[in-house]
Formats: sequence, C-alpha cells, structure tokens
Amino acid sequence: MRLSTKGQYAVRAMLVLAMREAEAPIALRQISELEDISAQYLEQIFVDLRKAKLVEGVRGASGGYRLARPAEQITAGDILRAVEGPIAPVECVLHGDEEACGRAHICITRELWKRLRDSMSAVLDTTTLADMAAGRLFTGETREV
Amino acid sequence: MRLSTKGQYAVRAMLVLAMREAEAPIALRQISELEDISAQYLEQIFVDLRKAKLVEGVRGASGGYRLARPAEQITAGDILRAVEGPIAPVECVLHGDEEACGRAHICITRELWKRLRDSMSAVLDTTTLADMAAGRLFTGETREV
DNA sequence: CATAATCCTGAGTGATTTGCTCAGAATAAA
DNA sequence: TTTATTCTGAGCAAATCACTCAGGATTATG
Ligand code: FES
Ligand code: FES
Repeated sequence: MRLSTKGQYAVRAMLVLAMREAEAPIALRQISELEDISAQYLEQIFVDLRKAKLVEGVRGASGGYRLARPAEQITAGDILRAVEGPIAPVECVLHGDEEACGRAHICITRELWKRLRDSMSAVLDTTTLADMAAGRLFTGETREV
Repeated sequence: MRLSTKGQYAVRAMLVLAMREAEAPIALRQISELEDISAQYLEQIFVDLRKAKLVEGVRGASGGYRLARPAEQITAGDILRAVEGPIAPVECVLHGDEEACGRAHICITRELWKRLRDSMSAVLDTTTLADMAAGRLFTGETREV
C-alpha cells in the first residue's frame, strides 16, 4: 500500500514549480539539485506530467518547465494520477470503467475498496499545490470542493 | 497505489471464517475452493494471520482455522497490517516510529501523506468483518470508534 | 495402533515492477 | 555557431509479487 518514489518525486517537483509560479521557466537540472532527485529520472517523470497537461516545457537555452495552470487548480490527485495511474486500492474499483470485475455482483469486499478509494481521493483531490506551498495543510484550511 | 493480491485474499479468506463463526474450524482447502485461491499461497497468508493472532490453527484431521476473536473485533485494518505491513502511503509517515525521516522538519509534503494515511486508516479501522459479513457497509452503519 | 487429514515450515522461481542509467536527437537562446 | 536545454527511446539491476515445491509435525478417526 505504498506510493512509488515516482509519485512522491512528482509532487515535490511540482511544488518547486508552484513556489516560483509566474516567473521564468525552471530548468529540470535545478529541480534535480534542489530536491536531490536524479535528473534523468526526473525527465521520465516530466514526460508523464507533460502528457497530462500539468506542465509546459520550454525548449532551448534558458528553457525549463512551468505549471500549465495556476497552482490553485492543480491537486495532488492530478499529479499522482498522471504518474501512477488511477487512484484505487484494487483494480476492481477503478473509477470510470465501473463494473470492470466479473465477480462484482457477488463480491462482499467491493464496498470496502470503494470506500477506501473514495476516502483517498477525497484527500488528494482537495489538496492543491497552492495549499501545500502556503503551508495551509497544518491549519486545516484546504480547498473546498 | 494498489493493494497486493495477498491483502485482498486475506480479507476474503477471513470473511469465510467470519461467516461460519463459532462452528468447527474450517480447513484451508475449503477456503481455497470457495474463494478460488491457490491453497499453497493461502498457507503463506495464514502464517501471517496466525502470527498476528487473528486466527488460530487446529492441527490434525478435521482441523482447520477459526477466528481468534469475534468478527466484531477484527477490522480490515488488522488484516491488512498483518499481511502487508503498516498502512502508510510513504515510509516517512509510518505510525509508531514518528520522525523516521531525516527530511521531516523541512518536508513540505509530509502533512499530505499524513492526512492520506489517516483517511485510509479511518476507513480500514472502522470496518469490521462483522460489518462486511452483514452487508452493513451499504447502509453506512459501520462500527463507531 | 495405523492411517489419513490437516496444519506448519522453509526454500525456490518466473514474471513483473521499480528505480533508475545511457545515448543521442531536436530546439532555441546567446 | 555554440551551448543550454527539452525531448525520445532503449536498457538494466534489484526488488517485489504471486505463486509452487517438498516435506515434516500433529492429531482425529477407523
Ligand atoms: S473481486 Fe472484483 S469486485 Fe471484488
Ligand atoms: S521526505 Fe520524509 S517526511 Fe517528507
């Protein structure tokens, strides 16, 4: 029941961008040094983030990455889904393709997994980069949904 | 962010025991057939469940396993912790050894992972085998803590 | 008592995932 | 034109997963 390092790194990298929002793009190399994450591994992560339209890459010298939208509009859930796939404790309860599992009608544990999934999503989808950057998590004032 | 099959199997196996509580012990072979799970894999799982004192094994012919305490007193969290280790999205926020991570004092994401961990625990620790066996999850009446 | 049914123990194993590295092309500022 | 960067795709060692295999220990039952 652990997140991969990829997911953790992605959130940390996005926070670096969030804290310097609206300035010039930030080179991946800088993020790598600031957060002490392998630059080449970060590159892979940014492939996913870019595909999910969470960041924009600016090529060429003095290029880098910037958030594709304001930090208030990017949640931890967005980031984790981009790099780790759907948030669900078991495959049976992937959101979207409801009833993916053949045993669904007889499965007595299904409701538990749904609850677990929803409680995880509830946290991740209501916590934005802006919330974290502002340290707002400590006082309980996360974004309302 | 997926549970292993081991965790899922463990919950299903425990539910078989819960639904026949107070009767004679149930052989692992029966559980295997009922739930369509490899008997030899189940044996491994029951090693963990027994170590965690969630089940008792009865040896010899017509032996088997039974719950070590009433189904009302065994939660999904108990079972998952027994077979999958602590419930935590990242190692940094393992309950018990608080401050396991050196970066804890500067880590801006830590609070997020704690919240995530707590919301997962909240669901898993308030859902008992009895709740699931009774289909009580569908109406929202789980055990209070 | 002998036998069969069960739990119990420990090792082994192929497939998949994780957590990276390596090499180099494409693009654009300086 | 040089240099700094993103972008692309492959490769790989180590760990984890989802089991299997082999056999010993224990006890009800015939
Ligand atoms: S096994 Fe798929 S819904 Fe439970
Ligand atoms: S990196 Fe360990 S607490 Fe955040």
